[in-house]
Order: sequence, then structure tokens, then C-alpha cells
Amino acid sequence: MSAYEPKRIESKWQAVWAEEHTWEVANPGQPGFAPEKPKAYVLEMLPYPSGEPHVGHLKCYAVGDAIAHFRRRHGFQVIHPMGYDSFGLPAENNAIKTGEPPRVATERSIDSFRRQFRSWGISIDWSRELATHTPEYYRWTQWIFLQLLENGLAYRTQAPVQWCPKDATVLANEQVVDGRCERCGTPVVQRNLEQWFFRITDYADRLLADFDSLDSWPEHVVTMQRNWIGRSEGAEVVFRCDEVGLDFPVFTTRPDTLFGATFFVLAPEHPELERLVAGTPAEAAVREYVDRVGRESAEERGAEDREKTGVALGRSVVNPVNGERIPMYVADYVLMEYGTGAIMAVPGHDSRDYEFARAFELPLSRVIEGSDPEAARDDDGLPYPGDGPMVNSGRFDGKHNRDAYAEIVAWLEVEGRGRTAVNFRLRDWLVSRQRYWGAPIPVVYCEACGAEGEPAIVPIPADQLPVELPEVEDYAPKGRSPLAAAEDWVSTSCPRCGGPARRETDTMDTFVDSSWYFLRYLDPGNEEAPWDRAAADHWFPVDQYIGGVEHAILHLMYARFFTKALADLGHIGAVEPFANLFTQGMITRDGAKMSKSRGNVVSPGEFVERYGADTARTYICFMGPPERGGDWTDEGVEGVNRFLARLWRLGEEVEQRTDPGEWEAATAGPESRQLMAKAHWAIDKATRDFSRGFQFNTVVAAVMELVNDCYRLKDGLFESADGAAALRFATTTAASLIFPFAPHLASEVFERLRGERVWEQPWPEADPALLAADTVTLVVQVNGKLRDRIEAAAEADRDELLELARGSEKVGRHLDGKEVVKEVVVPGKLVNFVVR
RNA sequence: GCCGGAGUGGCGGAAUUGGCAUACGCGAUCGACUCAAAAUCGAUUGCCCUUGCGGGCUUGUGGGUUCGAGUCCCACCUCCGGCACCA
Repeated sequence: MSAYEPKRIESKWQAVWAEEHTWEVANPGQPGFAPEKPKAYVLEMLPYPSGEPHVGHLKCYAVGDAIAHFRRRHGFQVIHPMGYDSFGLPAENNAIKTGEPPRVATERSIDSFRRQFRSWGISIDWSRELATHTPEYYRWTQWIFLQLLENGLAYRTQAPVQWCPKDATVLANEQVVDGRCERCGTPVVQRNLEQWFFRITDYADRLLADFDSLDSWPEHVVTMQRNWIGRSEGAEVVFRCDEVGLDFPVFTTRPDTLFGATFFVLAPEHPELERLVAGTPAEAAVREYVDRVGRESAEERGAEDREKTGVALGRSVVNPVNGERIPMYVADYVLMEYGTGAIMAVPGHDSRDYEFARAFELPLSRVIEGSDPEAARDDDGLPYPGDGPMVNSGRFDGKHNRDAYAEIVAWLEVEGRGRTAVNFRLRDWLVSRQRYWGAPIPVVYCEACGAEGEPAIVPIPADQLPVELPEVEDYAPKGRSPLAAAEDWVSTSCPRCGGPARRETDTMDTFVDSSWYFLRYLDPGNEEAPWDRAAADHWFPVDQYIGGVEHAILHLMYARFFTKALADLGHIGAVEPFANLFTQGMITRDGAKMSKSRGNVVSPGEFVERYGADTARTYICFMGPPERGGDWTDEGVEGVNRFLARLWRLGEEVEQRTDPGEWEAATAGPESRQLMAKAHWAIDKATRDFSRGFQFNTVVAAVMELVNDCYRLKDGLFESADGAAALRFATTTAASLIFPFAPHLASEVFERLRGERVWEQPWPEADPALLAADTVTLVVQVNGKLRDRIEAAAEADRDELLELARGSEKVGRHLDGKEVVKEVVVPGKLVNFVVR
């Protein structure tokens, strides 16, 4: 008998799959397309190729591949492609350090990723491979940009934006975490810059509403996106400043507290501040305050428990509900990017306004009664955020605030001083980056086509795409894109008038690249269009998407937005890209995230070299439910490796000691029947757990049990023809069920015993006749306590079971001298005597 | 503070509809094989009392519902993740 040598069988089967293009699928209308099969689009998030793949990649693709195999063997035509998110900052930062062009380092990483993915035996359709940094791909990224631009969904404007000083580029709101750059951790600062945006806010309501169609998405991902989008219903109310003749609209979710407004606050970035204080005694102090705030990082400004600061403007506005004049302030607790950048302050019912009022000794006013004295910070029970009858509110006094809410808004509307309004936390997506390694934004600026001294933005015609990324000498960012130094490239002619024009030098956020790659896979070689509509209509949307939860907001929300926009523009049918989403948990080691500095990194390359891909994949799936994290232990790996070797040896022994063809109907003897029943139990268990939220750990456990039973029973079974047949059946079944996790070993064992290719076989079906046991273990309880277990006929009725239970000596001991007040019988399961 | 998720042996974890708690794996102990070791095969392994038979206890804590609760309800504790001056 030969030992289990993973390297040998893994390279053998990988060669077969590569040579025969086993996992490739054709598009509708092409040769090889199977119109009779239902389709399944199984997709894992594409990797950012940097260095070598890590254990997180291995987990993602192991899980996705198991799903793809399971679907194939259920008769689906599965499209399962792979690509690389190959634009991005790490390659560029490396270039700044070493001078090596990003393209060279990136393509080296891609080679290494591709090699490893092949060595893992993942069933990928390599004919659809793509990389987002290639002109063949980003040509269409640019095309989509132009589609958005033409349809008013992309625009350029000046706005306060987040700037990362270290990476020397602007960032989208989503890429700022706790006031720091998501990528490098540097505190970001605000700058007022002209930038490109995508109008994702137009889709805010639909991004929320369409969650209804995504019922298999993990709840926490949906919650995170909901929070991020942050829809609030309320009212816009206009306060007028007579002194300068300006209207100041505010957004409030509490129009019922309007009568309690005692002051008014503007954000330091508010555009009308200058006009309000110019030439007044407050001017110097306000200017100093605004400057000070402007120098602070977002992190400092957003710090917890920060003292309220601000400056009085010496101006006032009129409260539209009661005509009261209230003083205006500037304070940094009001944010320019939310609402209108101005608020009415109701210190009696809002804790932030309360803190400011305390600090500046401003008056409080209660307009809603009823309080929870425990929660209040004040003797008057203020601030009070809850509901109750209204007071100090003119003709609304005595009304419940919830009822008054709509009446106040309706009244304001009649007066022309307000209206209902919905406000979102979500901002438009800032997509321009002052960096090199990304898709160039395909527009030029033309003086001749412009007007009033402003150059016109002229899009590059689609047939002249791609706007290729030029080679440059110096990748270092200098506050503008390194592309600005490529004078030959920047200086061009206007596609509209033919006169001199200058190219846009910013590139696109790499999240743009990954917001549509799942569509390009459907028709990756198409040179006429980003995809063929018929191919997209057939394959799209993705049926099962798999990836890390760290993309819960950014990537998943952007991709949803793109899909909706592209559907609106008539390019695809579906409005949601990912019908089902599975987020895998993170693998740790010694309870901590793997990192070079901790020295606890498991390298998949070295690991697969030593143990084989089958062990790596099966172990990852056995660690625990894949949506949860898991701690990697070397002992656990050994256990799984031992199990696979055990299956291997079983296969060898069965092959040598039994004859082919013996695997049919083998239930003559009691032991062979027992093993057949176990095999069918494993089929049933594996199938159910696979379908029930991908519980791979218990699927693997079921196959382990089957193999254990084979070992327990095999010495006796080899003696008889029916026993040998049962062993053949059980062993091939174990191979068949483990195939989604250990495809190489499974293919080898299956081929040896059956002469067939396991992936071409349908997933096994459990025989109900063998699932149903003849006898069951009857549990007998007295007062709910387990007293005995008795073998009983499966179909025994209530009276028979009771009689059987009473007959037990162990049970009788606990019934002696007691009065049985109740008998509970669950047929096929248990009897419980309640005694007194 | 708000919103999610989770607490089960020495460890990772299982328990599908309220019905045998601890499947499977790891670790540990013992045995077989071996000159020996490794590998392999087999047995035992929640905790406490007991020589044994047997008995008691046990799913973060405290209560409740039920013949019966890891599972349902109430209160609380701890840990993890997300959001947080969002008007």
C-alpha cells in the first residue's frame, strides 16, 4: 500500500483540469453552452494582488469553490471566474520607495497569485481572467465614467473634502475611519478643493428600499449600510436674519421643539459667515475661531467628550413659529457636511445644544412635559429628549408632541417658512485621486470651448478610449497627480474643437474599478462593448457572492450603486448585483490577527507545499462555521491531514481487496446494512448542512464519522460479498461528499474505485428507506431526569412504549412507592413519567 | 451612548421543530504492533462523591414558563464587531 502523497495527486488532477478546460463555461449562443442547465454565478471578491496570497484569501476561495462544486453537481452551469483588483496605492508607494514601476511589481504579484490559486485546485474559469490595471479593462471603466458624466451622475465641483497628508490625495468619506485615513492611519484634514463626484445620493432611497430583495444578506451588513446611508425624516425650517437680509434654512428631526429654540448655530465652514460678520466687532474673533478649527484634524474635532466651543456673531435670526429673535453663533459641533450646515438649537431637548447653552450661559426653555428624572442632568429634568404634552408653545400647548409635529410642519409650509424634508448622512462619492496608479479620468479641459474664462470639460469620445496611463519617471505625489508632470501627455488637442487642451490629471478611486468587474467577467474579450447584453442578461446577477465583512460598506455599496445606475441607463436588467451574500470570518492565530510583527503568519504557499491543498482547504472548512472567525492551530491541521490520509488508505485497501462493480445494493448482512445506513445518513446530513448556511464544519464531521465506521466494520465486511459491496459504496460516498473541500484526493479515490470522474457525477441522494431506522433508542425519564435507554421498534405505539418503559428495572427503582400523575410519550423518542 | 453578534469540557466546536447536552476534531491516559521510537490500529476521557453498583451536578449569572429549557420569556454580567457632536 502506498502512502498519501498530496503533491503527486494534486498536480495530476490540476493538470487534467487545465488541459481539459474543465471549469470553463461558454456564453449563450457559443459552442459548449448548455441551454438546458440552470445557471449559477458564484463569485468571490477579487483580490488586490500584493506579494503573495494570505490565509484570508485561501479561506474565501476555499469556501467559494466548495459552493461552486456543490452547485455544479446539482446540475447548474456554474460561472466561477477570477481577476485582480490591480490598481492601487500599495504598488505605487512601493514604486516611490524602490523606483520600480507599479506595473512591474503588480504583474509579478498577479503571477504569484495565479500560480497559487492553481496550486489550490480552485475550479476557476481561467478563460475569463481579468486585471483592472490593463488598458483592455480600464478602457471600459472610463467608458462607464463617461456614461455617468453624460447622464448627470458624475460632476466636478468645489467642496470641503478630506485630504490625507501622507498619501497626498483626497479620500471618499467612506475611506475616513475615526478621522484617519483608512489606508495609512494618518489623521486627515479638510480642504476646499475642486473634485470629481458620483451622485450616489440620488440612489440613497433605492439603496435602502432594495434591501427588501436581499433577504439572505447578513443582517449586520445590511444594518451597517443602513446606518451609513443614515436616512432621517424631519423638516426644513427657514430662519431669517433681517440684519443682513439672508434666509438660513435648517434641517431638524424635531420640528415639534421649534418653540424651544433659544439660539442658532452655523458651522465654521458656512459660506455666509463672512458676510454676517464683515466689518462688525465680532469679525476678528470669528475669523480666529474659524482658522483654529480649520487647522484641526477631523480626529481632533470629532473627539469624544470634547468641550463645546464657539463664538457669538452679534447677529440674530427670527424664529418663524413665534417671531422670537435668537442670537447666532458659530461652533464646531455643527458640521457643514450634514444638513444645511446650520441648526436651530433647542437646549431644553437636545443634549448637545444643552452643553453649549451651559458653556455659554444661554437660556433654556422647556416645551415638552414629562421627564425621566433619572436621565436628566438638571433639576428641571432637562435636557429631555422624550415625548409628552407640549408647553410654552403657543396654540400647540397641551397637544402631544407627536401630534403637533405634523401640524407645525403643515403650518410652516403654508407660511412658506418650511416643509417636510428627508436628509441623508450619505455624501456623494468623491472619486478623483491625485495619484498615479489608477484609471485616468477621460476628459480634457479646453479654453476655446469654454466660456467666461472657465475652460470647458470635454469628454473623450468613447471610440477614442482608452486614455492610456502614460509612463512617468517620478511617482511621488506632490499635492497633484504625478501625471501632471507628463507634459507630453497632458498637453493634447480638444476632441470637440481640435484646439489645444489639457488632460485631467487625476485618476479614479480604485473602488470604481471593482464596482463593475463582475459584469466584465461575463464577456471579458469583448472589444466593442463592456459586455454583451445577452450574456449579461443570462448570467447576471451574481447568485452567491463571498468575501470579507470589511467590505460591508465601501465596495458593496458602490457596486450596488453602479448596478442601479447601469440598469437605469439601459445596459443591464438587474438592479442588485449580489442576490446572496456570504461574509467569511477572519482567521487568527494564537487569538490574534496574523501579522509579520507578531510572527504568527501562516503562509499558504509553504503550507500547501508541506501538507497539500486538500488539507489546507478541508481544515479551513472544518475549523468552525465559515462566517465566524477561527483560530488556526497546527494540531488541528494535523488532525484533518490524518483524516484525509485515513480516507486515502481506506480507498487503497478497498480497491485491493474488493472487485469493481460490487458497489451496488449491498444490504444483505446486518453489518453491511448498518454501514449502508451510515453512508446514507452522511449523504443526508452533508446535503442539508451544505444548504443550510454553508455549515461546512459539520459536513466534514459527517464524512469523518462515515470513514470511522468503515474502519470499525471493515475487517468483518471484507469477508462477504455484500460486505465488500457496502465498503465500496461507503468509501466512494465519502470521497464524493468530501470532493467540494478536497477535490484532488476525492477525484483520485473515486476514479480508482469507480473508474469515473467525481465532478461529472451528480451529488448523491440519500435513500429514504435506508435513512429510516428499524429500531430507535427510547429515552425514559422520571420527572424529566434520564433513567434508562431502551431499544424499541420504530413503529411502536404509545401503549407499547409505556409498557416497555415500565419494564425497565432502572426506571422501576424510581417509580417504586410513588404515584405516577402524568405520562408523557413522544413516539420514536421518549417517555417521561411525572411522579409525586 | 446607540445598533448588531456571541458566551457550551483542558482547547476548536456540535446539538435541525422545546425532547439522549458535549457529535466531529485536538489534547490527554492506557493497550496492540515494534528490539525501540515514530507512524498506524484500538479503548477510555465533562465535573464531583463512590472500591464497585450507583448517585449528584453541569451550557456566563439570577429568576420565570413547561412533564421537559443550551434552545422560549424577563433582568443582569462579560467579550467581540459596527456607528457615534448626523441636528
